[in-house]
Amino acid sequence: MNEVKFNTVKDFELAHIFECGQCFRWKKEIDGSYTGVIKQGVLNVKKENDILVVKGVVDGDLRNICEKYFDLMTDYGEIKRVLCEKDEHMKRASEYGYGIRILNQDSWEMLISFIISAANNIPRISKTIENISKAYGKKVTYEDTTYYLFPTPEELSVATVEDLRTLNLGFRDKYIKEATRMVVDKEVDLETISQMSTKDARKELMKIPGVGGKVADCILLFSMQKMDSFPVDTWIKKVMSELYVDSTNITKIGEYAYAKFGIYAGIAQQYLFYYKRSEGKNTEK
DNA sequence: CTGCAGGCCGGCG
DNA sequence: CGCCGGCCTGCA
Repeated sequence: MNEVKFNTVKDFELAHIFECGQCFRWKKEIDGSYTGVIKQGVLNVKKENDILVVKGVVDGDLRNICEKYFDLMTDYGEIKRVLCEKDEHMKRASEYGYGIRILNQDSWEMLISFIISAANNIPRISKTIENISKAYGKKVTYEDTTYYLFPTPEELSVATVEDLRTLNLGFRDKYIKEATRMVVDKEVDLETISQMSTKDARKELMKIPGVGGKVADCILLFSMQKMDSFPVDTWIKKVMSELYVDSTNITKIGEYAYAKFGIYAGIAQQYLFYYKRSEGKNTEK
């Protein structure tokens, strides 16, 4: 086990980072810290004032892994300033979701996770990702608890469509199977795609079954550092048609967002998503 | 018991 | 092309 500290970490709020919809494998502990499984292992993070404390078992250098994963080298204060100047809505949303950061997650895991997200709900998405990891991923022990890494493409490729169906993937099983095959057979190379322009990368990703515009945008934003991609899901559709565009056409909304928020459209999306979702949670209960 | 959840796909007009 | 029903499954 390892531990590292990052001093004077600004614009970093655990709850907002893990609950703004970008990740599925982080859980809050009773002491207020969060534990999650990432590509290289298991992490536990907590904030003590402005010090970020990370413990974990990982394959690689913990400090380097954290810097990249939590996007610690990016100045979110500056991004927020730019977005705040756009208008009052963005000002409010970014103040509400202060401390949100876009995690640099693994593109393969994001591909499968967001294929699963289609017409699904968050508890079930998390559960099926957990099922897949348990069935095909490597075991990691941290603090006497067993965790399972998300399987590699090769590890997952041994699963048949029938196997996948038993993991509660529903109709998405065949998409997962084919997507996995394409990656293993190198018909798609996620690393190469990540080097392309946002537009070209999006087009390439959409060649994978189960990947439409929204899923592609999530992969681009959450694992390929394409901060200008703007995933339009049902929540964003609601906010955008309420606040900005007189249309529910997904393509139009996306185009409008990029025109308005530019290279940080993706961050704007996270603020709006988190803002709108919490509003829903407050009024429903 | 319908309806629907962080969409995508395929068929039809 | 744009539109719309169907799709696994579980929960309100």
